[in-house]
Amino acid sequence: MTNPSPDAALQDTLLRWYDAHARDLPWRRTRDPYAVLVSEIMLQQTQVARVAPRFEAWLERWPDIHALAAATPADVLREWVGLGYNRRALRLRECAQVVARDGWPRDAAGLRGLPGVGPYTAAAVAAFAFGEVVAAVDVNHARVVSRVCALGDAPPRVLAARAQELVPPDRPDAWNHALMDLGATICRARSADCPACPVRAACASAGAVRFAPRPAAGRPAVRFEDTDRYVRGRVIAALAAGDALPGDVGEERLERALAGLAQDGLVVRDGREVRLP
DNA sequence: CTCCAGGGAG
DNA sequence: CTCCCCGGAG
Repeated sequence: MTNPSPDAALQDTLLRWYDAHARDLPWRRTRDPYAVLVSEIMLQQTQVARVAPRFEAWLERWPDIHALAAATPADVLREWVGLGYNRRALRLRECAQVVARDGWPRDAAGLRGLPGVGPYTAAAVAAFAFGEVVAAVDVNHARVVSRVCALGDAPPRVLAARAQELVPPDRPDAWNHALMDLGATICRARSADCPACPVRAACASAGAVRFAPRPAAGRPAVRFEDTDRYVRGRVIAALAAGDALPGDVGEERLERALAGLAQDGLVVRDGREVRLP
């Protein structure tokens, strides 16, 4: 290899950095597709620090896909409470039932068909559990590639294609983790420590990173406690704990929350009774 | 107050 | 495309 391509140099540099600085996370110690799927669903819009303990508790309670497939919706919701976005728990259980019946899809395209599994999660499970050479492009991954390759406002399809080109065929799992770590610790959304970045020499934006603007500080900015999400969360938490429905949120708001929760299959309404599914 | 490993319905 | 879903740490 007398004349390595720029991409190869980038890959080598970042993987070397990852080998030395990788965050030690519970789901990185396994290639069990079930454990990987559990972690990826939990990590959807939810921070690493908050997922870690819940991930380990979940695997202790339901060690494999068949155990989870046999659980009731109420069981998984009770275990999920506090993680947020409770519909994820139901989708994860549905995944377990599909896989218990049909087996694991072979690749990212197949995984994409599982409930609650979108482009990112499908690619992540494929790369981390099956070693498929695919880019799992979450916000961190997208931001880093966009900056390193100077893609600016390029359409998502262009970014996805470039991200896919960059995946080193021999270490797709480490590559995806490395980009997430770099985006989480150095190449942040609102700040970038370019001098400390391992790939600064190969980065088109080094020292000149353009940061995304604040999400428009205007607008009423409603308090979280005034949102339907808040009431929905309170209802699920109450039912999971065996408590009465929250009585301090107002009849109209409670009814609206219950209707939405029932629509999403998160509660069952039996006349005046409300319970977990 | 902001920040954060997405997915899905309309 | 827009909007909705959740919660805790810093």
